[in-house]
Amino acid sequence: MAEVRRRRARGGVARTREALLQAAAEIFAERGYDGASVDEIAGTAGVSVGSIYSRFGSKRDLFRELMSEYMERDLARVRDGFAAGPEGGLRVLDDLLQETAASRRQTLLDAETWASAMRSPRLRSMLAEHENGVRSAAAELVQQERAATGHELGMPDDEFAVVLTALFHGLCRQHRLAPGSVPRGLYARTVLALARGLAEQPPGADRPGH
Amino acid sequence: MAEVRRRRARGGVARTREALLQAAAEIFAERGYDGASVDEIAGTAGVSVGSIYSRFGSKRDLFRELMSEYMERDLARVRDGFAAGPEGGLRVLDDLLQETAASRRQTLLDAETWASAMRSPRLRSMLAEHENGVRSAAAELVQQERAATGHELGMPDDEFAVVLTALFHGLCRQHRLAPGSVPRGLYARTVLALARGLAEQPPGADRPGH
DNA sequence: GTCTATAGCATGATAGAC
DNA sequence: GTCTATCATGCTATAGAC
Repeated sequence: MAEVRRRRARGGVARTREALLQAAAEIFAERGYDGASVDEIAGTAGVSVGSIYSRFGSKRDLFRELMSEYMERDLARVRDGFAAGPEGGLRVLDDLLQETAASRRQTLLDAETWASAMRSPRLRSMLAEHENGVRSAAAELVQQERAATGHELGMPDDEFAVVLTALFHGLCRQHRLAPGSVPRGLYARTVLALARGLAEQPPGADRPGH
Repeated sequence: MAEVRRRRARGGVARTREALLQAAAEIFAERGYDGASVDEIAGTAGVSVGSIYSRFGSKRDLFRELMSEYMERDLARVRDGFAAGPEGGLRVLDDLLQETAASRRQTLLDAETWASAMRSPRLRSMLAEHENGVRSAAAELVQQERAATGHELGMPDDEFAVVLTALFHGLCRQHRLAPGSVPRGLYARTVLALARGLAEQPPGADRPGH
């Protein structure tokens, strides 16, 4: 190996960095962090192994940089989506779910990020902060919606946001395992039904009458 | 290494197998499949590397066997829980969530299983069959509940079952990342509210009236 | 069936030319 | 900054004694 040069980006000054990050995304996703070799990453990017060490310092630092950029893009997208208001935000989330769940690379990187975060304090705090940002955006949206309609939710905003993100990740996982089992729109339908069910009943009561 | 002998099970005839499986669960969880070495697994079990190959054939076969036993136990537990009826089943699921989410080893193995399944057709079909069994049990429970109360759900049973398992796995992930964000009972509360919200509204209509 | 010892190979990282 | 060549290490798997 080390002679692969599959997709060398010509003429770029700092194009090496871009090519390495893209190759890293592909190889880390497909093989996992430990299964991925710097040799294959460099080969896929069309550069030499040495580039990784001169640009990023180490394999782990390359992975961290990849995760960092990925989280930044993800959070920006969620925020932009939510800026469209409650209705728009929900549709954007459903689209994001379909797109994320449909992408093998994205879902595998998601899982790898979580697993790596569980084993490294630094990655863990990075991921925790990112998910905190996503939940904050969701909670803020819920709060706006409640102020606009006057409906109480019957659940704290942050708990509702936790459920939103948990359902998102869970459906991604499920969709990857058995694509047919998660039809488009299921996420939005579920969230709307959940909001109705929460509004209908005060938190303390347990199924009276029915 | 290879001289560790931390927890050699004395006197057992086929106790080697048990010790190896337990050690494998610990090491595979903590380091991931590729990060785990047969040497450390054998050392933790208190046996030699050769034992792994005489008992299981290869590292991958050891992992498969571990996953197989784990899935079997998991499915049995879910079925037993659901046998207690709808109310009991929901509480059992909430307990199972708290226990699973609280176990670092269990959640890491869950993630490792999913990731490995994404990369190996054989493991993938094993996991898909397992989750299919869990969803079937859940769908059957929903069907019984509907027959008993006469309430329509407003969503196909299998889709509802998908949401149930997705929420379960998503909350596990979330709980591991930020334990305080998933209080006990959140799962049960969410599922009950979701069922209410689904029952209230026919599938086709979108937020009429109020 | 379980041990010790080792083969055979792939890996992450570095050195030094350019 | 990027290359090629190489080092040192760690790995899975096997051989052969018991």
